[in-house]
Amino acid sequence: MISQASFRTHPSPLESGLHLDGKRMTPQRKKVLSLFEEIGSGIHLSAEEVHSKLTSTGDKVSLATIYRTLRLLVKMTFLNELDLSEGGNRFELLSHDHPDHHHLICIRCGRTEEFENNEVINAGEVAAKNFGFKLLESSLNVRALCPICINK
Amino acid sequence: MISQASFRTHPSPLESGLHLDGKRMTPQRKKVLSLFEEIGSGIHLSAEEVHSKLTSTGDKVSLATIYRTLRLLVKMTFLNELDLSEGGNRFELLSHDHPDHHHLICIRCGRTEEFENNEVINAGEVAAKNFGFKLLESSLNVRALCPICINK
DNA sequence: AGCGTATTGAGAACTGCTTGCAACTTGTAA
DNA sequence: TTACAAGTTGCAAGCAGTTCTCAATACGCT
Ligand SMILES: [Mn+2]
Ligand SMILES: [Mn+2]
Ligand SMILES: [Zn+2]
Ligand SMILES: [Zn+2]
Repeated sequence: MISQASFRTHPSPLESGLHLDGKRMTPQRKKVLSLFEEIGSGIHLSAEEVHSKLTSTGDKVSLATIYRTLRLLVKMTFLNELDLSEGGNRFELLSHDHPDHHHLICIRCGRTEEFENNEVINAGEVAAKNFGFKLLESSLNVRALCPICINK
Repeated sequence: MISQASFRTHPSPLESGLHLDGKRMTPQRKKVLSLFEEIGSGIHLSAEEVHSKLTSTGDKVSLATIYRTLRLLVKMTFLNELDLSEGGNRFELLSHDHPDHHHLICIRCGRTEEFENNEVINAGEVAAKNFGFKLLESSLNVRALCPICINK
């Protein structure tokens, strides 16, 4: 006879992170993070987009919960929040081999490309140090027109 | 006898720029630009702040007109618009000896410092070129805590 | 299984900003 | 000067994105 109790699955990083803090694992939280994990890094989704991707597969999650969950996942450092200043803010999986990248945005069609640059990271550190500030985060946004949008 | 018609004052850059384009000079437009000119460069005001500074001196300007005027002055390159991503957007006088600077923002109290860095400008140009984009503008925002806000 | 507390959904509320429209200015041409 | 077409303003309504309120529900510890 097989014991049911013997199947105690390993808690995910999400679940253990939540429990450390008196917070709870919920299907909604799992679905939001899974969406980002399945879609991979380098994709920048708005709250609305997360919502419609989840509800289009039959799941029911309210938009308010999406916003709450995104905020939580950012605080837990699973996600990164971007202010690309066209429409609402966007969220991406925080990948640890790709941590401090910057964004090139086509202001016409929204196409977004990523790039890394150590001089930029350094410039932020130097500026903070010179003024005695404690650096939290620095981001370079390059607003531009993509090849397709240039001649239109 | 002194002729009244002989006093034709030189049109300001604002006035001539407007007239080139079939637009008109109005007291509201003059007041908004004058406010920025009097206050000097390096100051970053929100639309609400512009509005309350103007109305506090007895002038009557509607907030809608402030927004419309700020947009116009940005298009005419008298002002620069900043998205420092705390609260609303901010505006500053576009000074020609200080054109491409970046911002260090205390996310607690809003204190904002400016700095220049050519590597950053260059990074934006290189990124745009590499992807075949036409660069419009690039801005580095450094989010941090100022000395006063660090230990609180 | 039971219970205290965290979380959710639904909608109201809020913030920053834009727009429609009628009344009012402005620049220009007689 | 005056007349007038076209640009501008103020007000209020509208809008997009996000947060909040609160009753109902789900989680997870014992
Ligand atoms: Mn990215
Ligand atoms: Mn500045
Ligand atoms: Zn494009
Ligand atoms: Zn501060």
